[in-house]
Amino acid sequence: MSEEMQWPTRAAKAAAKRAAREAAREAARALREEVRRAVPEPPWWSAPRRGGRQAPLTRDAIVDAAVRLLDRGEGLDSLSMRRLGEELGTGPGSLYWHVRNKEELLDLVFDRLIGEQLPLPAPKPARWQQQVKDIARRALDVLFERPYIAEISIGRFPVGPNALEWTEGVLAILRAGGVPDREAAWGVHLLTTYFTAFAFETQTGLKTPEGEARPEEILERIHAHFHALPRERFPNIADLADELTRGDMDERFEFGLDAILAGLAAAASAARAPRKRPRRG
Amino acid sequence: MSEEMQWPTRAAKAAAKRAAREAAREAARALREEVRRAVPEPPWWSAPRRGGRQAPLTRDAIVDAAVRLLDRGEGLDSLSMRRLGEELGTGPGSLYWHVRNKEELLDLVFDRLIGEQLPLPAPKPARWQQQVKDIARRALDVLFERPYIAEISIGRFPVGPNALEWTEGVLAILRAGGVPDREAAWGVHLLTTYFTAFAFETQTGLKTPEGEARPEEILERIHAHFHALPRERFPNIADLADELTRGDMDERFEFGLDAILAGLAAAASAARAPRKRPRRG
DNA sequence: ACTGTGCTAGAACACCGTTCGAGTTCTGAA
DNA sequence: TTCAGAACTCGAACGGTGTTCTAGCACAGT
Repeated sequence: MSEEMQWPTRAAKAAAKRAAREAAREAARALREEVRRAVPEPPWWSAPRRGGRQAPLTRDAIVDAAVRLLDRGEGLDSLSMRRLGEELGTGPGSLYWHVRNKEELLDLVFDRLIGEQLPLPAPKPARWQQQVKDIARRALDVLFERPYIAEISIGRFPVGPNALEWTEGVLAILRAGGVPDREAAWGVHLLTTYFTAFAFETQTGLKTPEGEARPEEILERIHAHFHALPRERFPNIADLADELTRGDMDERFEFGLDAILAGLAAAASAARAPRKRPRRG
Repeated sequence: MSEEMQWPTRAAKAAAKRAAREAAREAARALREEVRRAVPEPPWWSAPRRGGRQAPLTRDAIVDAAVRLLDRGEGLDSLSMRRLGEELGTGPGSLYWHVRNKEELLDLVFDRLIGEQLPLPAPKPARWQQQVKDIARRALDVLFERPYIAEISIGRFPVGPNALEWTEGVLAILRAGGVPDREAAWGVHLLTTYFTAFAFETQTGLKTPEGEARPEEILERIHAHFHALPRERFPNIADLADELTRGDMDERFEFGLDAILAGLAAAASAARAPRKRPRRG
């Protein structure tokens, strides 16, 4: 019970301790280095064990390397513990001292990227809807830029410190705009689900049985398939083949975003003027 | 170019051919069986090669077994080519004659389940909104019953025959209700994305670093974590901890569903009475 | 009776996440 | 300064994954 509640403070304390320790170690290493330069070792002595690695293994360094790996490669599959170990000049097993799991590593990567990429404006009640839209658009930009984030995010309740800060900020904006509590809470979830799923479905994860292909190619193929469908059986799909597979992503995104915001705004105004059950009128 | 456009007809032809072939083989087998029963073989002869398997390996039989496996186990991980082979009394390699890929297998499973589980009503223009809601609720029911479907569906453009029929039906309902073309096309996508992502996020895929856990447990833990947060830094999350983690799923689902439908309805009425640019007024 | 096609079995390949034990290095107290 | 214990690294190994390949069997058509 108290175990899992401790982890942020535990992590903070551990981080402080680790930082101090590392500074001391760095000083010691500098001294040793100097000595070694002054008095050469016999050449048959083995080279220092950690030949290739510059930075020592740290939680942060591991997350750094993971992000580097993901940015370089394509898709979440680019990140494996083995490759990550290689990137850091060590084996996969060594990582498990600093990170419980691959799952936990992904948690950390996710939170790191939220913190770096998703700053939040202070709530300005008058234009809260515009603010929310801006936030969602910004999020979608990030998700299109780094599609793997959608893959990490999609089944993950955001509980890291940066994610919490972000959630807190969005909640503040919604409530400042007059959205009642329940709807504000649901709204945050709805928004994040929306832009994550949107990015995932249109960009990240378009699976197809025939190997690698860019999303546009897949959609183009589907478009051709829709066009070739027998019109008497699939009149609507045939008619709307273009709209189904080709529509401008920004417009499409905006369509759903508007709907969500309209829903939130309706809840806000219903709360402001609660006359006679506005529902099921 | 013509390669990939052929696949539906190719599949259809292949299916017909295979069916005919199989019928013939079945007849032959029956005859052989009869002969064998009449004239007993010497007991030292080896048993027929395919000892354990009753049904011959077929695309359909494979999909059957895959669904069986997924229903029995929990999560998409329950389905591996090895286990599937075992279920069918053979090795994993044999499956690849009938199925190009695991990806393709999942395509087939997905489409099979759509066909079985998602019948569609004929469009009744007067109550199109109600119809759409019913469809979405039905879909969510199915997704909650078989959570792995969400996992399969989430990055997959539905192009199988049953999926097409479903899409066609929903499009028909929307257009019959007066929703203009673009919005109808986007609406189908929006709806499927919504209920799939909703099911996935609340039921299927809640990942957590600490091993297996039911969704409710995870949410309960998060709830405790939110309650323990410093109130001066996270006032909104602390206030809304309940709403963020505990809300009744049906109500929550309805909230987003209403928003989507309101958006579609707005598009429909705007198209019906197109006075003076209803947007950005 | 023979040949070629359809299909299967099973080993093998190259990965994957994770665990474990032995070994090293470092820290802090005696 | 010494020394026990903690912190950390390393490498091999385990049991799993999707997929490919080759040899071979069973059967249909000639």
